[in-house]
Amino acid sequence: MKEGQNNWPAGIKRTRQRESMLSILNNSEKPLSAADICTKMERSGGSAWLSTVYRTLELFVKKGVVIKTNVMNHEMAVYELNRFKHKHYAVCMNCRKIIAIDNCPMEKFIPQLADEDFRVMGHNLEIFGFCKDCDPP
Amino acid sequence: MKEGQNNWPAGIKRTRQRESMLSILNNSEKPLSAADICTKMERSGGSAWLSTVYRTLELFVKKGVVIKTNVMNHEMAVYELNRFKHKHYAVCMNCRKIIAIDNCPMEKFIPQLADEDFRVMGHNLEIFGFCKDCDPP
DNA sequence: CTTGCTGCAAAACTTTTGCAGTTAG
DNA sequence: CTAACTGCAAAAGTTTTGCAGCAAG
Repeated sequence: MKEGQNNWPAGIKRTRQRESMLSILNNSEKPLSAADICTKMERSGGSAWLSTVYRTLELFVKKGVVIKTNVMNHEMAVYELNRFKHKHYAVCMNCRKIIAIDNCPMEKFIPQLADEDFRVMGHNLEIFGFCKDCDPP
Repeated sequence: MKEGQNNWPAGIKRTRQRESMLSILNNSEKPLSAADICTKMERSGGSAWLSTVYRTLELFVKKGVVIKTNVMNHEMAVYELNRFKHKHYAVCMNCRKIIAIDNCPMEKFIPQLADEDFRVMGHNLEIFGFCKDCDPP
């Protein structure tokens, strides 16, 4: 899919920087920090200032285009495209590798919670432990 | 339970500040930030410096006495006593109220993941949405 | 045109680090 | 006594804010 041409999200002004940001997020398998995005933008020619990236990410989040998360003990927030399909991550406590988990154990649980005076808009699940390469013997 | 008298965790030197911190964490229903803890300490007489609180929390986490988490879109890390029973939280996107969830939908799921080259040490689930008071009409 | 975005600088926050003096065991 | 902890100051790192100029619709 060629971002930057079609499928532009509604209510968001289209600029060079924003096209670049969405394209980077779209091509990434894992969530990226604002700084990551900035670096990748520089590499692909059209750069942007960190403050712009933060401001734009905030806008994307507000519009529901992007999801903001905090990965375990990592001090920076990370952002990923809202693909409207479930993705959760297992994080290695040693090397910080991020492993995507495809099926989500929450599907059955959510409706149950919805009965109880809380309107569920989303959820965020994080599993931490050790990956194959870091598992101590 | 009277913290600060018995049940002191092993391998941790006992000081006035640390007793106060553990007592505050023990009496709190919800996770607290380092700053929260500092404020509560001042109110209860014996104060401590923020840096000390951070250093001590780090120690507690390393010893498994305390769990560190990041709550959705809240920029500060929060800490809670490791009570060895599952607690997850629903966070109101509007008023940031934190609601505890008692049963955990992950119990059945974890063993399945453990087969796949990842040693699970823990997990962290967060549900976000709107609480009863903030649910728009 | 006119509104809103961007670059840039600088502030605001949270968290970490270094060091000297104090305290617990 | 000795190692470890605390207060304090200051640095480090991430995120936010203000403002003037620029770009998109």
